[in-house]
Amino acid sequence: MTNGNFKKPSTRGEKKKAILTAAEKIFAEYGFKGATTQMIADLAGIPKANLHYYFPTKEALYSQVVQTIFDIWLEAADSFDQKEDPASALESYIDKKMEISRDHPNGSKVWANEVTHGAPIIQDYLETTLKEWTTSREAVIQSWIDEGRMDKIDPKHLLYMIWATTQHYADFVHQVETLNDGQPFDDGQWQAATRDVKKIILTGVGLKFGGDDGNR
Amino acid sequence: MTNGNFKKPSTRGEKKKAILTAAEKIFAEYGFKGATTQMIADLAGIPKANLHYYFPTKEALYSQVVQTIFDIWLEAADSFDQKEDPASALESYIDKKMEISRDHPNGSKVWANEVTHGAPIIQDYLETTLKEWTTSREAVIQSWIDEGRMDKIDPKHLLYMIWATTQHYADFVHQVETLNDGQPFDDGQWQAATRDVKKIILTGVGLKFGGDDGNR
DNA sequence: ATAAAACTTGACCAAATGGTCAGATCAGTT
DNA sequence: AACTGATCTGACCATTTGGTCAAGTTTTAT
Repeated sequence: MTNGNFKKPSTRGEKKKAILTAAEKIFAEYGFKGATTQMIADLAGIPKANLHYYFPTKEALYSQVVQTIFDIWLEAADSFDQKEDPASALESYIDKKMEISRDHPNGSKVWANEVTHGAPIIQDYLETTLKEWTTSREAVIQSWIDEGRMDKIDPKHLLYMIWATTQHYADFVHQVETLNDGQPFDDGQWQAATRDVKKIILTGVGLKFGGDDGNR
Repeated sequence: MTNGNFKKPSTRGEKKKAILTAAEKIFAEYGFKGATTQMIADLAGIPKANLHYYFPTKEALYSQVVQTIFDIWLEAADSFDQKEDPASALESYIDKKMEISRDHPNGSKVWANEVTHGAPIIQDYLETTLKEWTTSREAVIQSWIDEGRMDKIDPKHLLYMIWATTQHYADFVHQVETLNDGQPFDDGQWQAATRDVKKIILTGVGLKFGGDDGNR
């Protein structure tokens, strides 16, 4: 069977994905410089030379990892737009971001690392995609404020607070777990965290907060 | 003049401090592995061999830097305790933490980096000093809640939100500046950020928020 | 079947980097 | 001036590491 023009999903594609997954974890744990291609190859279960067959340089691999994170981030951003009223929009955005912190902590860490080190790889994205998304969403929030639907604050600080707080549970998971007697959050604790974050932020900008979460 | 038993402040002490300042900046920008003792020495204006005369290993130097940050962090924690009522305590704590983000962004970044990489150096502090401080402050907040002085939330999530949000302005300064047309915050913007952060958090937990800031 | 293309890998290399060291220089003491 | 201990530094070394390469092996196309 020639498999026609289709890529055989079980070889090239899957192998690259396996390498990317390993890379995400190692980069998250050790940072760009701290990570070695040898560690990544070991975790992926292949020789280092083979890794370099698929990703010519460490930078190329890292770049791919960061790209993936950014896509997830943008996907979460969508959930902001699907609701009409301020409370629902913020709630579902926070829900989604907390979910990402739980399901993709490594990605979040890589992103944080990249940005704190001056975003050498993704500066373009910051200046274009991220900047545009942020500006337009600030406008939306501002219009809600102008319509008297929520309290007057600078929208950008609201967004930063949402980003910072939700990502804290991924980026600082080690600290959070240490303060939780070394245990990772269980379902109930994640639910409680999400609820409290939403409660404080929604109430904080003068929106009504229903109480329990509607997801999961 | 023999200078008696006093250390000559212009030599050893000051030199070490100069090295530490340089180290803080380099470690913040490049992470532990990414930083080289050569870079630090260059920034401090001394030969690498001289740096190793004062700090035998890179780890020892890094360890000192992290220690310094932690002291600053604890100092901020004090400002929480000097107020009686919830609103004042939280306000002055947030004020202080925003001040630190502005004045010691490098320190904050080093701390963030250390924690996201699993706190290999300061794990002890997390488990002892930080854990104790956090637990006791959670109790204080809980008592305020029990007395009906603020809304019912899990105190730990309030603390995490304060940490995450205030430190965001240091750790993610690059992103914040990029979204601010590449400009660093000016005095007014820092004031506005501080006000909005306090407004959202205080209001968010059911406390009264006066409005303008009382410091600076 | 056979040729071509894609993939795999052990061995290797050049550059970077943490740390050493012997000798030079400086400051304080007598 | 002579001595002593602290400080300074250029040259050097061992290790780590990103990346290469030639020699295979496997898969695909004809």
